Amino acid sequence: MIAKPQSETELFERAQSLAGLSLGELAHREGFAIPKDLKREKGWSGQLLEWCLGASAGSKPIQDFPELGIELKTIPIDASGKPLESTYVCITPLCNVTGSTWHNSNVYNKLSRVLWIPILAERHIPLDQRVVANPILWSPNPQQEQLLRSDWEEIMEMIAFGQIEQITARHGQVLQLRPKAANNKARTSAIGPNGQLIQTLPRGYYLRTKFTAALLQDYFQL
DNA sequence: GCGTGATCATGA
DNA sequence: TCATGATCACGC
Repeated sequence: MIAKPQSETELFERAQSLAGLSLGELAHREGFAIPKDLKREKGWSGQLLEWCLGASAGSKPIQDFPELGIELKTIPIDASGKPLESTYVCITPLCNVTGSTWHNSNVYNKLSRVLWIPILAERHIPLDQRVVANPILWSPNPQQEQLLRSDWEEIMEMIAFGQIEQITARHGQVLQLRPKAANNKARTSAIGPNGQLIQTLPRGYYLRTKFTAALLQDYFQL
């Protein structure tokens, strides 16, 4: 068991010490079995880095380092530093949303401070040869927060007004809502068009690739 | 089923 | 080519 970092600085320095190492090296060092690919273990890289950095939250709906107020996100990038995938943030409540505000939302909480760990992860690179890049400690700037907030408020308003079935991944400039479930037969309670409860596919918030690409670029350094 | 970690895979 | 909708594994 790796000890929890006691400060933001300690966490960041620990993350910096991993830069340049391959996932194979890290997995071997920490005793993680290396799958042949991620088809059946999509969260493997994220869980390996959580372990290496001493994250503690498990599957609770809070930040990975609650004492530090920091969320950890690994993000797959290509050789030019561009993200290869959108970034999952958290699930969304679909009923009992009265009283929800941006500032008490889980999206706000998780994105208020994020330690990004980019991983050079082009699909042609074997999993064990993918390399950890320099970490980035980020908080949204005012423009980014406004974009996130307006997308979140638009989506939450639709949910509150019983419009969940009208929301697609095309809504939102930077934050989108997409299915988040074991499969498309999964069901959870939501507000229906006439205010009644209906059963629908669970959804989660994701950051668009264009948004994370821009934020990584802001921190790009030689 | 919920919530975590995400990436896969196919249609546009 | 790329984003949307679908999916995989795990703990509880």
